[in-house]
Amino acid sequence: MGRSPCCDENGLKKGPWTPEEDQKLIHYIKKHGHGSWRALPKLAGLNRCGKSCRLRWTNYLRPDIKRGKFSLEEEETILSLHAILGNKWSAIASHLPGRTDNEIKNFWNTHLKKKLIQMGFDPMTHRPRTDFFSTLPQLIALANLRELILDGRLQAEAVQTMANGAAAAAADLEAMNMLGSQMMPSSFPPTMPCAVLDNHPPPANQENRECYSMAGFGQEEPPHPLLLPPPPTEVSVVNHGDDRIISSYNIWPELLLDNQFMAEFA
DNA sequence: AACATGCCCAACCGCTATAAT
DNA sequence: TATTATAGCGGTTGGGCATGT
Repeated sequence: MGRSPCCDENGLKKGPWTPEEDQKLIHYIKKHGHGSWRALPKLAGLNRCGKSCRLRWTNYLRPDIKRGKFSLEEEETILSLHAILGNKWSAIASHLPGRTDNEIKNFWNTHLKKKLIQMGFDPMTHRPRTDFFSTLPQLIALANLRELILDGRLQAEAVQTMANGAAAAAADLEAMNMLGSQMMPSSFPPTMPCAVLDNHPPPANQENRECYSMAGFGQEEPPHPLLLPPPPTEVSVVNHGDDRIISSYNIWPELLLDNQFMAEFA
């Protein structure tokens, strides 16, 4: 295998294109077509490598490029296609007339990815982030602890001992959060963990989630993530003694309400 | 006003697939 | 079949700009 990088040649310009260079490139391609990109720069009077010319043309100068903000429809299309195709930017771009793969990739990395993360979705799988599962038993234990305390079934000393344990568990959870867990600490005011969940809708339709990542073209339309399950619910773990928040987390409410799911982790 | 920080996006880099020899 | 040339793709970078302190 041997292909020397096309830009290794000395003296070839790199970096931003000037309007004069753009004009030369446009003029040449309109008159002759691009032909061999390797040969084009010399023929067009440009001190650039062919690859640089090709990128400039396909990503910026092509007459059919659509510029400006992405519409809601385009955003939904990108999200749906990404759920199916992954980071196949050129494939996604082929479904968005006038948009380049580079533009879509940038839009994804700067907007859509963040939006999904903020909503608690894994941007690659488009599903609720699953690293939450590994810490669920601890959360359940903390919630049960709270209920026992409120029911008055625990003695004062035991409460203190267990509260210390809960604080340690919470610290572990927080450490995991720092590593990218979906359970993000927040400064939510003091709250009862289970009471928070009572205000939330029933579990989301699991089929919707399945079809979101599995659906193919021409089949059932994948739902827009914004229409998918409610965002994580903020849950605070509170020290019974002084109502001090040990830690707060954003978690998926429907998971805590799903008996079958809970049974698996109990 | 000056500096720091974060965001955006055009452009580059390095790789793979494919065509040509 | 092996080697080389080219096009195309996805990941990453860095400079300009906006915003915050």
